[in-house]
Amino acid sequence: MAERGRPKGANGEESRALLLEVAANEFAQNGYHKTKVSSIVKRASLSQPSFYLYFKNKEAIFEELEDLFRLRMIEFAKKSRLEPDLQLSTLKERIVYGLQNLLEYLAKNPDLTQIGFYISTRANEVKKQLVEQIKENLDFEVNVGYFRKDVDTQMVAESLIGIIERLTFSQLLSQQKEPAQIANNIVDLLLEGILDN
Amino acid sequence: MAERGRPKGANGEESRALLLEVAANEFAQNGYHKTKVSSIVKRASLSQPSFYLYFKNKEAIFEELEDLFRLRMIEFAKKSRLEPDLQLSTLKERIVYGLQNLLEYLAKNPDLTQIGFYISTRANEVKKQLVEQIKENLDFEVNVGYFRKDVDTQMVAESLIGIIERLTFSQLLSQQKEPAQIANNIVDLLLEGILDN
Amino acid sequence: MAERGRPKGANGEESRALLLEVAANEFAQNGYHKTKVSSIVKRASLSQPSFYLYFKNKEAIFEELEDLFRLRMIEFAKKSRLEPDLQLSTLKERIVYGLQNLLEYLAKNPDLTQIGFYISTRANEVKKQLVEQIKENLDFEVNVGYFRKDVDTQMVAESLIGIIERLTFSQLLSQQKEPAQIANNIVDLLLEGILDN
Amino acid sequence: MAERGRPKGANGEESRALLLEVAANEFAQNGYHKTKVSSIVKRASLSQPSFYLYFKNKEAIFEELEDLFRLRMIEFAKKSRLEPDLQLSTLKERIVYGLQNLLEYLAKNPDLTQIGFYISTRANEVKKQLVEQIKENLDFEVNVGYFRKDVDTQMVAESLIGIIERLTFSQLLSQQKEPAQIANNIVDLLLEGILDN
DNA sequence: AATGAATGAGCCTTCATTCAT
DNA sequence: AATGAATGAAGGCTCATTCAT
Repeated sequence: MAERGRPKGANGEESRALLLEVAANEFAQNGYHKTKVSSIVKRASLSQPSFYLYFKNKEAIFEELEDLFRLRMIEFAKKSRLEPDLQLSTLKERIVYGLQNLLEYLAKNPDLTQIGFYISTRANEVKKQLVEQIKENLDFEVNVGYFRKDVDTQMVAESLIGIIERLTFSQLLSQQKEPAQIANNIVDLLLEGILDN
Repeated sequence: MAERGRPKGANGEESRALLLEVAANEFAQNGYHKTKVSSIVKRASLSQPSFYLYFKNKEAIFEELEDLFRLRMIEFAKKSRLEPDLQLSTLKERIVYGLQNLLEYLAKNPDLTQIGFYISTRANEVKKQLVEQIKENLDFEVNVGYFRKDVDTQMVAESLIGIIERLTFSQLLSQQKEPAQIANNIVDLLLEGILDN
Repeated sequence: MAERGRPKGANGEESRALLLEVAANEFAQNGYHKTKVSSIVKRASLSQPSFYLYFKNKEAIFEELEDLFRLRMIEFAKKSRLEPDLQLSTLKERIVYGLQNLLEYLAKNPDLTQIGFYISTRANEVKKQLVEQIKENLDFEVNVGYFRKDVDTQMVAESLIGIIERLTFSQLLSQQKEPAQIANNIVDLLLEGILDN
Repeated sequence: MAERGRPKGANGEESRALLLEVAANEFAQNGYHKTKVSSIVKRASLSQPSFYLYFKNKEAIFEELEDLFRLRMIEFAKKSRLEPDLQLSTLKERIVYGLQNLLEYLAKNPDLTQIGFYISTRANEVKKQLVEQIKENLDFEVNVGYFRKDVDTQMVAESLIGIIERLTFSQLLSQQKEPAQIANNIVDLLLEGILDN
């Protein structure tokens, strides 16, 4: 006998994954409080008790999504540190590359991004960790001589995160601009400023 | 935050103002959903029905706070447009001045700021309006010759708001830095960038 | 000094009468529970405490209206008893006359009628009293020889009240027919029936 | 009225039916506004949320009861139309039969009757629909020759409903008289009137 | 692996009524 | 005669979570 007739989702992992996916979308769209367990399971064609088979409670599934996002973000931040032996002529290009990668991930995972950046109460933890990592990178990079010695790397790191956060919302998730364009814009601005000289 | 022992039945306007003040603090601290009307009135030494004497419902008082903040922000943005006849040597100084004013308001009204920037579901409306106003300013200012002709004013405006939003949270409200310092940092960064040239 | 400048309603009786009138209309339109003291006083341009200057509570003003109506109804019922020395040829005319009078009162006092007939929980008391009075009348009239000896006067009285109640609502208050017509119709029906003989 | 010790979690349909039954009784006894959801569920040995498992809200369960009654009433009215080939000698008997059926239903369902006739704000809709149906019947029956050509069928229909409504309350539900007697009384009165001729 | 049925806990809101002036 | 301000009391409804199968 093959597996036909098996109730859909009889594979627990599938049900779990489905719940995660649906929940991410609901949280992203409606926020934590307005998202009801009952709506999640309805969209996943499951019953409410099933939800508790896979997650301890509503908070737990939300945290799982938060963590998923946070871990990825840290990875990206780490990978974006500039190698010490770059030719100055490719510096901008290299920075753009790292940033673009990040933005492409965000664009491909809009629900997770919404949650991790805007909805999670602990969104600030994520951002704080990102800032720290980027500050470390910058300290290193300043030392290597890529940037001015007198920049306040903490403030620059904070600013970069602020910019990413804002543009992700207004340009990326709303599909106004492509990751590449946005990355270029950001890098241009932060490298050169807007003064006419 | 300010529950003096007011005589009951004294003055409607005072009760209303008190509720607004307490509510702002509660919303800022706990968010919209976790804030209970019952806690607000308790802290204001009033009964629950009294709340509904002054506000249609929980949503209404929250919106009033949102609006208060939004209107102020727009004012600041409008006032920050640079006059066309500035001496270039005072340009930075003048920009810092406007920004510092705004930051000082935010620092003095932390609850409202939390609400308007981070808690309100319509925080993005505020930011969008701010961006629009600043973009207009920038377009004007570029035209006058203060900044490079090739800057994407929309992106710069968005970036500025992102930076303000981020630094307000991480430096200003947490009292790590003074408005003046933050304003200087931001302006330095955006005017000159971080490249060493 | 004449009375100009005196606050309107400074005459207590006027305020009281106004409240009664407005209340009657509100009760008639919305029923007892949906009628709020606050709406009554608002329409009377008075404050809520003023209401309690004139009436013990919401129930009391309602009962006053109920009583007003009930007393009038009983009067009409009493006056409708037929004199013992009528000429048979004027019998119908005389009955119509009494009924028409009653209906004219109802038509002129639609709010009170609504309350007393349909809204009051004690509407049945009124009807019961009316039935009793009419039964007495009928017993007397049967005895005098105006009607068949074998009629169940209780049932006829009940029926008459039922008919009046129904036609008052569907024909009289909705202004479909005049009191005179309705009275004639009722009397025709009850005197002769609908059989073709 | 029927709180057997049902096993919890047994059967949704039973719970629903029980709620409907209990609610009917509560509404009949105390009216719509004084009936509390909390009392209904208490009598049904259920919790308050369970109520909302089966009914959208308090209004919905009331409307369901109203509809139940209205539909039945219309059925009875339709079934009471007289066949066109009756022998005149059995006419009265046949009319009584239809009316008695209706009254028996009312007597067996006193709660529903209270609600549909006296408590529902839309009681008048029911009565209006009944009147319409009966008027249709009468028009047809007059045409067949059962009744006088000059009767105002609208008024007779209204009167009949008024009588039924009144006697249902004062004689039937209070168990003063049997359906059969009441039906006979009504028919006698409407067919022949009370004049002595 | 899954669910029909049920509930504990809690919050918002409304209204009649009163206090103090 | 009148009212601005305030409240006690109560009821409807929602939601996350669990029991029993």
